[in-house]
Amino acid sequence: MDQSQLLRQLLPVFREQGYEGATLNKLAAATGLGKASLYHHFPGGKAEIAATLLRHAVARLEKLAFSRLRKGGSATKRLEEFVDGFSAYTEHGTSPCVIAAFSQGSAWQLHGDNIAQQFRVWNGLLAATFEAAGQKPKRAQREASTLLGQLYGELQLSRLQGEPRNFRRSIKRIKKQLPAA
Amino acid sequence: MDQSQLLRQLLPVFREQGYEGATLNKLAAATGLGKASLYHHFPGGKAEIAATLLRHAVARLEKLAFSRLRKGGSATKRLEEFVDGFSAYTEHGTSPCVIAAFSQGSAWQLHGDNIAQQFRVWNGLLAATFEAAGQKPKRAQREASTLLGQLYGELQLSRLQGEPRNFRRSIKRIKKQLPAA
DNA sequence: GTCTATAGATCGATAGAC
DNA sequence: GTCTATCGATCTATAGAC
Repeated sequence: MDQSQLLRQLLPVFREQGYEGATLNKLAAATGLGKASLYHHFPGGKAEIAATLLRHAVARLEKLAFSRLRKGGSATKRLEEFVDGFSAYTEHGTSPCVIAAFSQGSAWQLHGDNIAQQFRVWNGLLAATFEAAGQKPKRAQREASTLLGQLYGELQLSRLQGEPRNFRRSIKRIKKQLPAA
Repeated sequence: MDQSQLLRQLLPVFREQGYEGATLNKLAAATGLGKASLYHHFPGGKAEIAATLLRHAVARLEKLAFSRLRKGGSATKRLEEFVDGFSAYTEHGTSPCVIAAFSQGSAWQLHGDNIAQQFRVWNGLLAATFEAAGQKPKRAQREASTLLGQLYGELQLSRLQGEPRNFRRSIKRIKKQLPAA
């Protein structure tokens, strides 16, 4: 069994159940393996699986969304691609963010500081892009965290309301409100 | 021990640990009682405690925030008071919403449908208020879910970034963007 | 109403055969 | 590399004394 395929099967369990809810029985069932076999691939057990998935999720969100802000093209174009990338990362609002799912319990105690630092870096990158789009530093800061908040808000709301269809519409609206090119 | 004081001590455990992370040991420790004593106050055990807290949280969010939309005054004024009420509900961004904390694992399986229905009702009430502020139905719907999304987004982001100071500023900004009176 | 003690199930993790 | 079997800890919940 290939490790990246294994991780793909393990991820949804943590995403939907949270860290404490993702028991080894559920994780093993999701992979089709026995519990003991998971320890061959992840000797550190559940904690190592979670840490690996968190690392991969950060890398994936970086690659699909935030890395676009560092590419060429106009700042507006980069911001649009960032928003589209975030939408892709969440499967267009149908799939919760496992990083956010780790904001509770022992996962947050273990990884909260790292996650917070990562988000501050990302927010800074986003603010720099708003500056490149012509906004003054203070306003760029505000718009950056507003945009990030909107994205996570729509993601959470689409789950709380049980209506993921709204997410795609919100993405369109959010892109329209970006600074003009 | 008074039940409402008991609930006040139990709530933060579920808010920060989630449903699965809130063990009876932690719940008992938060109240100063022994585990067995909790079963005197809540014969249904952990599930009953959680269901009671969820009911109370919905009632509290209704009272502090959404009920303001049904009061007198201009639609803009009502929307402003709604936003302030939501801010108060979250202790100005420092305290996660337990309803949202139940969007994982067995709590979501048990209460997800009820929560989703409640949010759709609330969203409808919010949209009606935007209509009263002069917006056409489709736009009012959009603005309603945008506003709710912004509030939950800023709440989540203030936790993910570890910077609850931003929340108060965001509330100010959100209020400024409401339809003019 | 609160406690100690404990039952019975499930947890994360390990041993060892194949 | 995957399995069965099992360990010790922890979980939710209950029994029964005070």
